[in-house]
Amino acid sequence: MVTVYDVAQASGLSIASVSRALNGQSGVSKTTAERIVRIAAELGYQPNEVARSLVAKSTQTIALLVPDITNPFFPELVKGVQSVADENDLLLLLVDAPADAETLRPRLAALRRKQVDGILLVASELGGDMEELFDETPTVLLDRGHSGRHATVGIDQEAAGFAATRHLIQAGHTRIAHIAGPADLAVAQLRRAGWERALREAGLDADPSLIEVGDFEEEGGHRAGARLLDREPDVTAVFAANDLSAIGFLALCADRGISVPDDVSVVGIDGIELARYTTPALTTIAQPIRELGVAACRSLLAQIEGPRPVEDITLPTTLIAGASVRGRGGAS
Amino acid sequence: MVTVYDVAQASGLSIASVSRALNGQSGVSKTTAERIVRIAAELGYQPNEVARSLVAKSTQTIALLVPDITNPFFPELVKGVQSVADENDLLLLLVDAPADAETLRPRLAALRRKQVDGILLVASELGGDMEELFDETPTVLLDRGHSGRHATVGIDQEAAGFAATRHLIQAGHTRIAHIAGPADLAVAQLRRAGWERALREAGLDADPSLIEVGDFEEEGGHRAGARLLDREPDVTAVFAANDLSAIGFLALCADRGISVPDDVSVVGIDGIELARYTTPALTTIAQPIRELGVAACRSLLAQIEGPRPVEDITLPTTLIAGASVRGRGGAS
DNA sequence: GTGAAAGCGCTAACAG
DNA sequence: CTGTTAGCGCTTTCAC
Repeated sequence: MVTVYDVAQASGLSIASVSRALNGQSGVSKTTAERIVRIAAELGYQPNEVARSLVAKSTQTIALLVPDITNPFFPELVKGVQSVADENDLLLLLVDAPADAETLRPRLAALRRKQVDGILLVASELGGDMEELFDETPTVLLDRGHSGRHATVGIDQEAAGFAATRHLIQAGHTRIAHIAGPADLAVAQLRRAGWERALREAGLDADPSLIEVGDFEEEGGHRAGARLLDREPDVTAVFAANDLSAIGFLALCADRGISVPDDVSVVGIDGIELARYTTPALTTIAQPIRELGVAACRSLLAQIEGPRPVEDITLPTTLIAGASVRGRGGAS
Repeated sequence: MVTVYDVAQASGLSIASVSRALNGQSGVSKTTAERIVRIAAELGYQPNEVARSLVAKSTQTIALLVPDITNPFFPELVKGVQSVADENDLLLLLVDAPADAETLRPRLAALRRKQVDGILLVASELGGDMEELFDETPTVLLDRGHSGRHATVGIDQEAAGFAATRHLIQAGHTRIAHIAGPADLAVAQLRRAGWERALREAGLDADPSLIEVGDFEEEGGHRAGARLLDREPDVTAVFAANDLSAIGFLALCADRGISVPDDVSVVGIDGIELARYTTPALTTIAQPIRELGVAACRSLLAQIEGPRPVEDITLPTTLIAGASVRGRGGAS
């Protein structure tokens, strides 16, 4: 490995001058600086970032923890994060792991030891004692979670659930079922709460028997849908807690020869790219996914630069009208 | 930050003993070792991996470069890689960037400076001069690419294209179109070559006018499909270069009221999870995606441990019969 | 069994 | 403008 010493020797100068020249700092004559740079290039010198990090106390690396990179929502989020990481010459450490405390703890500890400059975390809960694990590291909670101690970026989950359900109500539906997300996830609870509120405000009954719990994935949506239709065959609309669940439900309908939207209308949440290519195209409450990633990364960078008051950023959602919702006599 | 010095001071021992005790090395009496460990825990000591890396000349970090994390194929691949990275306490640096030389060069240089222990690269071509950028770093080419100088993990792309087309032929189709991937990608060329060979061997004409070029994404599949059907309305089957393209094509068919598989049959390649939830479920030549990631990571680890002869691993594909192919009088 | 000291490759005072 | 010298936090000879 070529080091500053090699460059120094080859140029007959000291390592101090070499370092200065290579970092474009003042304190070297323009001519020698150029000579050093040239020689360094000839030697194929590449600075060792590890050594640099040790003295700079900054690794130019941030970490992103997601619960399931396989859910298309997260790759989009990654794109957003990457784009600003790239702009700032940061490298991105990706950790794909379930968001429970037991799994998270060792991962966060590893990142801390690794001296990452910041952490973007998609996780609902941080057991109290876990906070200390990355208390010294700037952190922003992305998409889920809330804590009061860390910055936060996301949408209003309850409002999203409300909007989805509201859309169905305005289309004239009155028996609106809900395929929920895992009961232990705050996001799932909030979206469900939005569903309940929308029904209540419309004077409809938020009958718990209209709920089946999925897993935020296709399979769960498919299964929950099956249980639901078996039990409540008269529902005319389904609000799925996320697009993947909705896609699973669409597949179920196709399996059973149930027409969407003629027999049953469907709305999801997320607005993943794929929702535009389902049959029929999925109507969904779209999150500004990349923007969330961008905002989160920017917020993190701000925190890294210097202490900032904890900020909570909430981005707006958009209703994307696909073809999975049909009016029933009523409005719309 | 708590360092070995703090622990040494608190325990009244030298940093050498502390280091030994903390790393479970011999050379410390069991009692003092235990005491040191206890004190370190009390102090909340966490070793600084950066410093450790500097002396160890190993960062316990590998990088994975993918061309588009948004293509569901890659998140699955990531899962595979992560699983073995996790087992070996390695951290994963994810770089999502187009695979062209200009974009890759600076990224590879950054990883080199960062002293990553190894690189998993999904990219077809490495301009000759680029090799040197990571010549010192163990590398395996994943999914695409071939080089002779680096280990390789993937499937037989040509055979996959052949198998997909063959399946259509055996179902009795004779006008089999192809929605190709970007012409500059080796994978795309190989899959297309497989299509040609299958047609030739069956005595059919591999008419170039049966080809439309997509982009390996839904949108490209949708558009290419539109151009194709406008020009060659009599095709009864389409082999899409990957599942995403196939999904785009399915959406197009739905748009135009063309029934799949009644009017046209469709086969893709990849076997992403989502292919099971399209309407109809997609018939596809499935890659063992996670296994590819696992194999690649293992191969990389072997290389990191010590120089290995360049190995090329080819994993088998499987035909997953969805409901997107229908026989036409002929066999099947 | 334990400690002193060197050094990983680099940056940053501090002197000339 | 240039060089010498300390470290950054850790591991690892080499003495004792």
